[in-house]
Amino acid sequence: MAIKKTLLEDIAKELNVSKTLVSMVINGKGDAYGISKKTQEKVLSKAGEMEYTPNVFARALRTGKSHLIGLLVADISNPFYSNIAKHVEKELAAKGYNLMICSTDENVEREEKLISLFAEQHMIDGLIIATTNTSGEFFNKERLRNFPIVFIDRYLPDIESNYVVANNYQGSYELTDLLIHKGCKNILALNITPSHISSLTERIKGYKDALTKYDIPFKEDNLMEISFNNIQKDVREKLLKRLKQSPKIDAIYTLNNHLATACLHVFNEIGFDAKKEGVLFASFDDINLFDFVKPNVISVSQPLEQIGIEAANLALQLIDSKNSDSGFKKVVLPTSIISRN
Amino acid sequence: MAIKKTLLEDIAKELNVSKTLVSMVINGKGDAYGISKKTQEKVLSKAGEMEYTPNVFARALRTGKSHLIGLLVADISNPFYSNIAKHVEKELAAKGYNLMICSTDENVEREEKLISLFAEQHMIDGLIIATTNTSGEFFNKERLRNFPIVFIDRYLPDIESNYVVANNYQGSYELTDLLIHKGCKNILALNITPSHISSLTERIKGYKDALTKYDIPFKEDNLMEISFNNIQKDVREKLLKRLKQSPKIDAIYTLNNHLATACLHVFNEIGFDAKKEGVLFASFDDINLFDFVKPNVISVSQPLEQIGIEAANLALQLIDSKNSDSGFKKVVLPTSIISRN
DNA sequence: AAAACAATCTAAACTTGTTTAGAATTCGTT
DNA sequence: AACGAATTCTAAACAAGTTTAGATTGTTTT
Repeated sequence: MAIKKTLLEDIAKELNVSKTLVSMVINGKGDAYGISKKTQEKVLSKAGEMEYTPNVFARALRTGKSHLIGLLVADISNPFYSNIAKHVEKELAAKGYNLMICSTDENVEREEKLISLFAEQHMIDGLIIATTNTSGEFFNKERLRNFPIVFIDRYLPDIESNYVVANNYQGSYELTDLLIHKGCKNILALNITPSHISSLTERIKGYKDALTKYDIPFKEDNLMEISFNNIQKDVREKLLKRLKQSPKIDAIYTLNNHLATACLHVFNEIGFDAKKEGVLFASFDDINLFDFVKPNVISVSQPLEQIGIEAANLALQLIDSKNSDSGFKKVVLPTSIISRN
Repeated sequence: MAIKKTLLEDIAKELNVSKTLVSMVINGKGDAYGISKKTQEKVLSKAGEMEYTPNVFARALRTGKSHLIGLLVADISNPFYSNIAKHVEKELAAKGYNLMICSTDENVEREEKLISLFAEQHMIDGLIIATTNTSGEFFNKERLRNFPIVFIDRYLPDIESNYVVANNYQGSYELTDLLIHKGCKNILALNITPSHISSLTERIKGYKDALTKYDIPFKEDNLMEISFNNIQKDVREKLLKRLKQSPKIDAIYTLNNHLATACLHVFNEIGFDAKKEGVLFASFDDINLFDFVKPNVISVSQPLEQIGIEAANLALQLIDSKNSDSGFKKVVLPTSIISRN
């Protein structure tokens, strides 16, 4: 049988004081409530001796604060998210908060269910989320309006919100610009469809604007829409077909890391040697192993650590300032190009 | 101001019944407690109408169950762990449990602190952990003895425990065997130090035993210990030196994926072309991008999905069987060799 | 010596749900 | 009509903390 946990009352009885007093001292409010130094010491030492640790549920029930922050991402196994998660957690730990990470599996229903559980129940004090949702409708619900939410990676254009994102437009613009400078005139961009996600639409905009800058007309043919549910197969089919068509493409630019790995698989499978064919390969999102993969990858690297840190702090800030509603905070961080050659 | 949450009492008042009744119905115990069908319907429809969702803390406080499982790993950004995490979560979600993922940053103190918070406080109902600890002492504490804990990836040899791990010995043995079959006689193994971790010691054992099988004497020189705190730099220094020494090595075998990427970096940096030099490159742990990296990687792939699923179910099983202590469950899963060529 | 005041502490209320023990009502049976 | 049994429901206790309002005790002031 498990040993009985030490309770506030147990300490109180041992010392012949009230549990009120013990609670106050343990929460560091001894001075504020005028508990004598001597008593405070007694309580603290006895608490240590008895290995007291407060019941988080009782505390959360009474105070309405759990000191838990939720992080909701589409897929925790995606290194983009898992790296952000790591840094969010580190930052929060330093501030006495714990992180609860959940994957939604790109499933809107599951996302909404988790938000209901976490946020509406106040299981967490704040939420950091890379949403899979198409619209802000769900987040506009009465119950969520005043809940501290920080969007990362993607935001919903139809609602006002706090967010921390990379400058997707700028990154994509610069990458396209670089490709053009390297002589590319026929850059095939691969996008996910449906692509209502802000980060992707902005990357496309950056791509198009860079083309325009150099008077290169945008061709519908050069924006390949890949079905989200079937990335691997769809890339394989469409890319194979496109590679045979003329005019020949001189660069392939995938709009996220999933598409990049899917392309690499296809290259591998059909023995496509990008270098020999004179095709540059580029991708938004960097993965450290890109350093060693066979076709050189020119990539846009997002500041994962900074995104994590900023998101964590913004969430804490929102929690603290609950009432003093001083408008929405929008953080847009610069990306950097990694041009391997 | 946030809208007031609907409470059990609110529903009870609306319907002129007791909150006891409402609670019973909402928990699906209406029949068991003999609440009439008609009343049950009324309650459920009113609860839906008022968007009632129970307060998780009040419930957990009373019942002692949080329906939360904790997952503690050294580094969530390591694809090995993040992939397991994904599958654990998926499996648990199907059973009505939520997962709380935390990284310990390979820090024993932080690990112990988190376990205290999560397990001793009963913040979670069960724990799945890839421990960083060196000994089982901490887990032998009175308070933890009866807590449902499932070790993954690594277990502590000095205590009895439930665990789900890959067959590290077998995987390493087979990989070494394969290298020998491919003609290697001088296989340099790179290990992490300090390496008290069960998975690593077993991999070394597999490596040595395979050598023995073919009467290849094990040379201390061929087991390179890399400092955990400084992997990149240490690999660089030691590998550079070793590559110059004779007898020349004909294979490099890294004992985990961190070491593999560190080696790849060094190869890249110094322009070491493994193929040309006639050196095979192998690693325990597979990363999907290994398919495209320049020196072919022969790897041991662990069944991540299976580890996740088994660990989740074992944890749930332990929670359910609390008292019927039917000994410790040990699950060892087979690995597979991925021989790229 | 009584009143005023500060210093130190405590009883009880409160958070929201679950569970126990038992109440009220209806029903069937002799 | 009275009794026991079944059906349906409720009051109160309980989980373990935090917070409010107020009680003691001792000290200073007039």
